Amino acid sequence: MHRSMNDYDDLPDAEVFEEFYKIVRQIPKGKVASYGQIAKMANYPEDARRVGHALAALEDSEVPWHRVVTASGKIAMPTRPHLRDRQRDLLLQEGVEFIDEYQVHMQRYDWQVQQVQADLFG
DNA sequence: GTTTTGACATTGA
DNA sequence: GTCAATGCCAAAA
Repeated sequence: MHRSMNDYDDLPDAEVFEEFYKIVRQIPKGKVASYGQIAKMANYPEDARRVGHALAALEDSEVPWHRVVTASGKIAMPTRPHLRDRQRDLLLQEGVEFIDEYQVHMQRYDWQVQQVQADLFG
């Protein structure tokens, strides 16, 4: 598959990253997904960590990286308080409630759950 | 080249 | 609920 010109063109991993981005872009505003969910949907079920790496590689992008949190609903980023706070602000701005300073209410805002409910009741 | 670190998840205690 | 061990793999050191 041919891709637009960038430094990652020759790396097969770049395609995986793109798959991740493609999925993340589909998370609706006001919803969240976990790294593991993204990995599974991209057919790399054991590769949650790579999703984190893919998002970390983003610079200025339209990819809504802030809608991705850990499986327990926590904001990750241990060593980047600035980004961590920005992610929290962006989520709050979208109406996502937090049950703790850095933990969202997953049960309520989980994208997958929303999709299932849409299938059932939508 | 190898080792360590890291925006994670799962399992078992 | 927490914690540690383990697996995964890319980037940095």
